[in-house]
Amino acid sequence: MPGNKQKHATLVDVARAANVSVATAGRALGNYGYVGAEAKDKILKAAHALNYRKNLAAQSLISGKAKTFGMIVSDIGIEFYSNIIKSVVNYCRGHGYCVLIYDTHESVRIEREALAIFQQHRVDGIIVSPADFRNADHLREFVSSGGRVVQIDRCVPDLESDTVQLDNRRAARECTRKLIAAGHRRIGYIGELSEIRPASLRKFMATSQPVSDARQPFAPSCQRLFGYLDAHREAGIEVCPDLIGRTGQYSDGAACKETGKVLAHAPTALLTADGLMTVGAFRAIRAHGLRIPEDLSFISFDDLDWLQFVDPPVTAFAHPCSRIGEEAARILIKWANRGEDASPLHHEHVRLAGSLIERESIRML
Amino acid sequence: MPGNKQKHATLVDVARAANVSVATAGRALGNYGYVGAEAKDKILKAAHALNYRKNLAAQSLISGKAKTFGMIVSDIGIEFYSNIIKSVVNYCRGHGYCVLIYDTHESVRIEREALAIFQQHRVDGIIVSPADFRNADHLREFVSSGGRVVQIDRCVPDLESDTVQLDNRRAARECTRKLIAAGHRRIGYIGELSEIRPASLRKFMATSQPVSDARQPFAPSCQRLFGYLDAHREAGIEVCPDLIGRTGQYSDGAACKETGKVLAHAPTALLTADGLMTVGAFRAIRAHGLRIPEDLSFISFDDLDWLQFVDPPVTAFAHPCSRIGEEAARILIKWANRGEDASPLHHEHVRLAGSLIERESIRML
DNA sequence: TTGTATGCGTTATCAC
DNA sequence: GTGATAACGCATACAA
Repeated sequence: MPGNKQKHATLVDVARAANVSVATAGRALGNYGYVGAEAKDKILKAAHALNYRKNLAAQSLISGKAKTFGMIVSDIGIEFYSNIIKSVVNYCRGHGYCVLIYDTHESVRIEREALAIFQQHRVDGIIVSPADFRNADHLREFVSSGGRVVQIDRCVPDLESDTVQLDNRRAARECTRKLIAAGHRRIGYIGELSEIRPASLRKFMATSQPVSDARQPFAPSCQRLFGYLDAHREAGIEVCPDLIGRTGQYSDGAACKETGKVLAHAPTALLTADGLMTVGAFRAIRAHGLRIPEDLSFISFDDLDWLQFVDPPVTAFAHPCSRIGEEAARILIKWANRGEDASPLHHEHVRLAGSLIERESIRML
Repeated sequence: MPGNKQKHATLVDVARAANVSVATAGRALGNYGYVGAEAKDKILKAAHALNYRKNLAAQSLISGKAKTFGMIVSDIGIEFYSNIIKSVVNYCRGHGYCVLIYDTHESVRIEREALAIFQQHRVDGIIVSPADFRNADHLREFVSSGGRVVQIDRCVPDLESDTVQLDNRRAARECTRKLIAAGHRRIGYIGELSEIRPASLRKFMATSQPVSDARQPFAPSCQRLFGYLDAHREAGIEVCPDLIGRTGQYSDGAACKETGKVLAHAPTALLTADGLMTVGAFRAIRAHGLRIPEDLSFISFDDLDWLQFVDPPVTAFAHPCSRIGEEAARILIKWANRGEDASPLHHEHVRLAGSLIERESIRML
């Protein structure tokens, strides 16, 4: 009778079968230390016959390395994140690493729990797109206890971590320029912008400086608003505050409602801050019976799959999702494989360029 | 100087700080055995102060349980899979389990590698959508070494595992009935169908029995073809073999090409076998300048996000993605938490119903 | 109720 | 080159 729990051959079993000591078997199978040729051969054969698999838990206990990274995003089902996850997973696989994944639905509580689990697993680093900028003590604690964090897309500004993200300001500027070049002067913008209180929006617009290469201490939707403002400023166009839609929360429903308000102020073009905003805005445009591009030109910030299928296909700014994932994974792997030479722990801040995919949703005025 | 590697407090540290033995500290923090109230209090305080996190590797070494499942899909970026992953991850989190994820891009070699890694991690079970029906010895080996496998969507028929999938035959029958009820007699079908050699398609069509509740030993695209044939048979309509498009490989490019061929035989309606086929078919329809539903009615098997955004919105059959993920996770967790009473290892075969989302892509003839 | 001792499967440190 | 043996951090049987 085979017993209830799985049996796995151990080094001891292999060593016995090959007539050597555990130490020798370990050296042969772990590729360290000296092993004689014929001994190694015997051991490999025995291991294969017994279907031996090294127990990573035991290895982790000794080495302190789990050969595993943790990853936290707000919604695995969102195209943007699932694409990044895919590239992270594949890059890590190629380098012998696993990835544990959690989905927070924007809940800081769940993010905290996920982090605790990761610490129990002794992961070698984490990739995270934080749920809340103002509530990241758990991330700080993780860092201060020696963990390495790579933030993607969203970045808590005062966290000692690496960051990988699109150059949001430049990208939004490029989109806005495109619309301005087509003759548009009343360009709407729909974004979460929860950091900016509605009352201070005008002040905020005035505050935005033409150039700022410093690390941007803002959410992506705000950074992109900067780019939107930049393009207007350089073209000498004054921005009408009514055209800036602030949803306040990150949902397509809110985006739909806010877009409705903006449409009441007669924009000739619309730029969204990301894919979720695009979904909401699209619903509002439909509901208002507006045609693209005859009645309204449109650029989606985030190239959702379906934008190429609607009629006419919609111009969009494509995130470099694969690059984001690969860069994040690369940083962690480099760190995890560092030697004993204590290099001074330098954090990377990768800014990537995306690309504007021109389709047919912009009308020349 | 803080040293190069992360330091984590251990039970020994906590015990010392709380002035108790390791055993007592372990009992308090592991919630097992007897612990005095004030001792427990001291220990909890000390653990908190030291930011103690139990080392799951050590626990796994003893218990043989990793509190982790493995999951293998062919493409994380596909909406269908990312939705399932999301529900698996969330369900598992609620029950104290982690999920390791791999993406095979349909490569059996990678699937094999992933499985080996999972064995090294001593995962408590795996969820897999196999890359190849005819090449699953690695899965069999996993099972015979005591591992538990839940197959989703695609199922290797002779593998001792649980299965969770849509009732494909019934679902496709429902879609086809809908088209027939609308008056359509020439309904095209686009699927991978790689199991069926083109030469034997006619024979295959004749072979299909009206009723077969047995576990279907075929790929989803074939099972769905059965449903398509069922609906025709019960309506007394003869199927024209030219209307059945077999892509032979799983790619949207192949689907586009094959759809082109089918369109040449003047179907009035089209049913796809899944989301990837839908994408390819849609491109072909565009390329042929056909309008939906005026020139061609359309049902997508798989309710992709964008189908509600195109004009007109497309009728689609929605997979119960969340349910699939939850059922799969439920089965594994139930098994992982089983007691010592060796229940006789019964495999579940869950068949779920999806739902036809009616939109505006079907024209009444 | 608490403490002591032993083992899980590896790797590392020594002698041989 | 190879083989004992002691860790790693936790859980468990058993003694106190």
